[in-house]
Amino acid sequence: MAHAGEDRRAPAARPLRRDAERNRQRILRAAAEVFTARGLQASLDEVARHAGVGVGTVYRRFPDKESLVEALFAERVQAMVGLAERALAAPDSWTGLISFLEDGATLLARDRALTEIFMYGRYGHGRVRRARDQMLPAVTRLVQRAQRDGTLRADFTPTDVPVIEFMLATAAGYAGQARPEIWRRYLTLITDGLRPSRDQPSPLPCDALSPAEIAATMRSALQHQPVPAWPQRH
Amino acid sequence: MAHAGEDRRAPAARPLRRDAERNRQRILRAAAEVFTARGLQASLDEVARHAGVGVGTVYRRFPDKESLVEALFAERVQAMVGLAERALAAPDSWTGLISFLEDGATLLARDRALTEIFMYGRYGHGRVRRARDQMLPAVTRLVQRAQRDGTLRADFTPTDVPVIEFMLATAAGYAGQARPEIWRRYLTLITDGLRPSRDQPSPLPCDALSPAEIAATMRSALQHQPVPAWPQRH
Amino acid sequence: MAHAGEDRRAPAARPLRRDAERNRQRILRAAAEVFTARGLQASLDEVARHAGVGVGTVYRRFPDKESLVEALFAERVQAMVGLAERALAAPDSWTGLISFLEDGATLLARDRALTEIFMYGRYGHGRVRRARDQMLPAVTRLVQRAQRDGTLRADFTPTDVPVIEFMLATAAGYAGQARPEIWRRYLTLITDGLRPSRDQPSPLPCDALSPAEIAATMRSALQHQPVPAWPQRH
Amino acid sequence: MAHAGEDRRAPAARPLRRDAERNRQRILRAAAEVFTARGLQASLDEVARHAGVGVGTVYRRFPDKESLVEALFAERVQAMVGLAERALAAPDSWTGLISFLEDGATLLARDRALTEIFMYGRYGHGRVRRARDQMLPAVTRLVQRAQRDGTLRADFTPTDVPVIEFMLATAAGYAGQARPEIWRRYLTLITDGLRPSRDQPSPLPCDALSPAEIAATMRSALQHQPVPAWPQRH
DNA sequence: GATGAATGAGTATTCATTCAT
DNA sequence: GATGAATGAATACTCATTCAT
Repeated sequence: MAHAGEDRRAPAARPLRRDAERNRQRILRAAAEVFTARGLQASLDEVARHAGVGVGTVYRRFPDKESLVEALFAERVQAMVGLAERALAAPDSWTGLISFLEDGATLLARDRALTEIFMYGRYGHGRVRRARDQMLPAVTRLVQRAQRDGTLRADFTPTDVPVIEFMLATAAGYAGQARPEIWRRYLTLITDGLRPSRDQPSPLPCDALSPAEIAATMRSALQHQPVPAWPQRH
Repeated sequence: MAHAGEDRRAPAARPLRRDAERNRQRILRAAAEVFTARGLQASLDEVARHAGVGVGTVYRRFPDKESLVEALFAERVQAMVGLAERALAAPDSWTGLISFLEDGATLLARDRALTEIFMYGRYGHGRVRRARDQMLPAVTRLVQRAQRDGTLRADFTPTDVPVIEFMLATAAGYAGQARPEIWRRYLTLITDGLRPSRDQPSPLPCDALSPAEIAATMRSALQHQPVPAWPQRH
Repeated sequence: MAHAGEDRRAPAARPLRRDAERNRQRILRAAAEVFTARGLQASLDEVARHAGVGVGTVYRRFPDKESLVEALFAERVQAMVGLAERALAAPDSWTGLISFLEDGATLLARDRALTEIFMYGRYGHGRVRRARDQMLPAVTRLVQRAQRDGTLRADFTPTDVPVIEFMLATAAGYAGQARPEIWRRYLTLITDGLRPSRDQPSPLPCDALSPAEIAATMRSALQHQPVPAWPQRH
Repeated sequence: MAHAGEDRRAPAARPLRRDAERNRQRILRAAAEVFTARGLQASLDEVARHAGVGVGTVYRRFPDKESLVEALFAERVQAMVGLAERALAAPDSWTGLISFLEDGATLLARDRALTEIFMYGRYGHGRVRRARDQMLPAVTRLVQRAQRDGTLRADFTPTDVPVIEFMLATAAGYAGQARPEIWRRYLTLITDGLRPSRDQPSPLPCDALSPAEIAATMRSALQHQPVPAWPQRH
C-alpha cells in the first residue's frame, strides 16, 4: 500500500517513533487549516509556524510540498472511499448513492485547496491518483446497484460521480464562506435529473469519461508543458 | 465604453500607432494562450517571451498584471453578456436559456484562467466587475421570461445561472484537453432537472445566492485573512 | 528596548544562533560600507554580495530594506544620543555643547547614508524616529545648561543643533574622502557666532524649527506629491 | 564656451531653430519643476510629460539624463556667477559678500535636486564644473576686496563660500517647504563669526579646500567605484 | 524634427528546498 | 531527530535609452 518516495515512512513502512508520528499529524492538521484558508499558494513556512514546528521538520516528514499536499489530499480521498463503502451498506440503493454525493460534497465544500488541486492540478500525481483508483470501484458498485434496482437512469456512469462532486465543490468554493451549503441546491437539481422514472429524460449527449481518461487527464494537467511557441514575425 | 486607468489607451482613447496596436494584439493573444494553458500564475515574463516582445512592452500597454488580465477577461465577459442578450431574441424562452448556458459553457471550457478569475477573483475588479454587473440583468430577463412562459421551474433563480456555468467549466477543466465537450453531459443532467413539467420536482433545499452575496464573495476572496493561530502544545 | 517588527529578532528577543549572529553582523557591516559609499539607493543585492551571503539571508534577518537601514541607522542615532548624554557630564557647559557638536559631526562625516536618511527620510520611521525623539531632550538639556551659565547666546534653540550637525555633514560630504575633517573649519566659524560675549551679536532673523516642524518635515519628505501640471501650450 | 557632448547644440554651436529652442526651454523649465519637487530620481518620462513633449524630444535635446541635469544645474551656477559679479559692484565690500551668500542661498533653497547634485554628486562633471570654475574667480575678488577693506577675517578663503552655500542649502532642504527661509538663521550665525572685529576670533582649525581639491572631490564623487570587497571567510 | 513604442537590465521581495548546528 | 539559517531562482514592476514611424 505504501509507495516509495511519497513520504519518508515509505521505504520500510516502519512505524514512526511516537513523537515523530505526533508531529506528522500536527503538520497535516496545520497544513489542512492553512491550505484550506489560504489555498495552495500558502508557504510551508506558514504551515510549519502554524504547526509549531520548524520547516526542517516538515521536510523530514514530507520530502517536498507536493508530497505534503498529496498526503493531505490522499487522506481525504481515502475518506471518500470510506464513505462510498459505507454507502453500499445503505438499505436503499438510491439513498445510498445520493448520500454519498452529499457526504463527499460536504468534505469538499469549504476546502479551497482541495478544489485547487482538482481543478488546476499542480499537485496530485502519486497517492492521490491511487486513492482515487480505489474510489472508482466502490462508486461503481454503488452505481450499478442503483441501476439494477431501477432507481438510477441507465446511462449514468460511475465516472460521473467524481465529476459531479467537483462541480458541487466548485459551487461551494464560489459561494465561499458566506454560504458554504449552497451546493445542496445544485445537488438537488442534478439528482432530479438522475431518476429514470422521469418523463422523457433527455439522452446524454456524450459518453462519460472512461477511467483511463480520468487518469490521463490528471497526468497531463501536471506536465508543465511549454506553451507552444509562436512563429516569430519580427 | 472605455474606462480610465484600465489600459494605457484609456485617457484619450486615441488610436494606437499601427505597430503598437499590432503588438498589443500580439500580447493579448499570447496572454490568452499562456494564461489559458498555465493559469493566472503564469508570469508576465513568460507572456512577453511568448509574444516575442520585451517585458517592458507588456508593461507599456498594461500598467500591471491585473490590467492585462482584466483586458483579456473583460472581452470575454462582454462576449457572454452579448450571448445573454442574443438569447433573449430566441423565439422559445426555454431554448433561449439553455442555449445561453451552452454557449457560455463553450466559452468557459478549456479556459482555465477565466474560471480562476471567476472563482478566486484575485484579479478583475475594474471592467470585469462592470461587465459582470451587466450580465446578471440580462440573465434575469432570460430567466423571468422562461418562468413567465412556464418553461422553467419557479424556484430557479438568476444567480443560479453563473454558478451552473462555473460548474460546467469545472467539469470541462477536469476533463481537460482529452474531452473538452464533456460538460454537455452534465448540462443535460441539470437541464433535465429544470423543467417544471417534471413529476414531483424536489424542492430546492436552500436559497440561491443573492446578487449581494456574489459581490461579497468576490470581495472576500481578496482578503489575506490570517489563519487563526493554534494553541501551541509544545 | 527591542521593538516588534523591526528585525526578525524582535518578537521573542531570543538570541540568534551563533552562525546567524555572525552573519547578521556581517550583513550590517557590509550594509554600512555599501550604503556609506554609494548612498541608500544601493541595492540589497549589492549588500548581500559584499557580505558574501545570498540575498535571502539578508531578507531573513531584515524583513525589508527599510528595516536594514533602520537597524543600521538606529544604532548610530543611539550613539549620538549617548554622546549628548555624556556631554551633559562635562564640567564646562560650553565645552559640553561644543564637544557634542564635534563628536556628532565626526559620526556624520563620511557617512553619506546617514545624511540621506536625515535629510530625505525615505527610510527611518521606526526605531530611527524613536531614537531621534530621545535626542532632542538630551540636546535641550545641554543647550539650557549652557544658556543658564551664560556661555551660549540666548536666542539659540535646541533644534538648531541637529540642523548644524547636518550642515557640517554636508560640508564633510562635499569635501569627500579628500578632506574628511574639513567640517571643523565651519564648526569653528559657527561656534564663534554662538558666544553671547561677542560685541553686538546680530539678532537671528527667524525662529528656529519647532520640534513639531521637524517631525512634519520628515513626514512630508515621504509623500510622492504630484508635480502640479502645467498649462499645455501645444 | 560650448563643450562637445553636453547637449546637442554643441558641435557647431549653430543656433537652434526657433521651435527647437522653445522646446529646449520648455524641457528645462519642466525639468526644473519636476526635479525640484521630486528630486533627481524623477524619470525623464515624467519630465517629458510635464513639458508636454515626447521623451524622444528630450533625448534629442539632451543626449542623456546626466546632460539635462547638468544643463539645469549649469544655468544655476551661471546665475550664481552673475550674482557674484553683481555683488562686486556693491559700494560696501562686506555687504557685497553677505548679499551674495544670501542670494546664492535663496537660489539653492527649496531646490532638492540642486542639493542632491552637490551632496551626492551622481551628476555634474561637465559644464557644472566649468561653471563653478567661473564662479571661484569672482568669489575670490569678492573675498579679497572685503579682506583688503578689513571687513572680513583674514583666514577666510574663497573656497569657503561655496561650502557655506551648500551648508545653507542643506538647512533649507532639511526644513523643506514648511520653512524655506530657515537658512537665514544659520547664515546670520555664520556671518557673525566672519567679522574680524570680533574679540578673540578662534583660529580656524584646518585649511580650506584648495580649488584643486574641490575639483578632485567632484570627480571622485562620480566614479561608481565598487565598494572594496571583503575577505570572504565562508 | 518630433513622437512615443520597444527594450532589457535592474530592484525589492518571496519561497521551495538544503544543510549546518 | 528537530531546528531554523542559508540559498538563489523567480516574480512584479521601473526606467534610461534607442529606434521605427
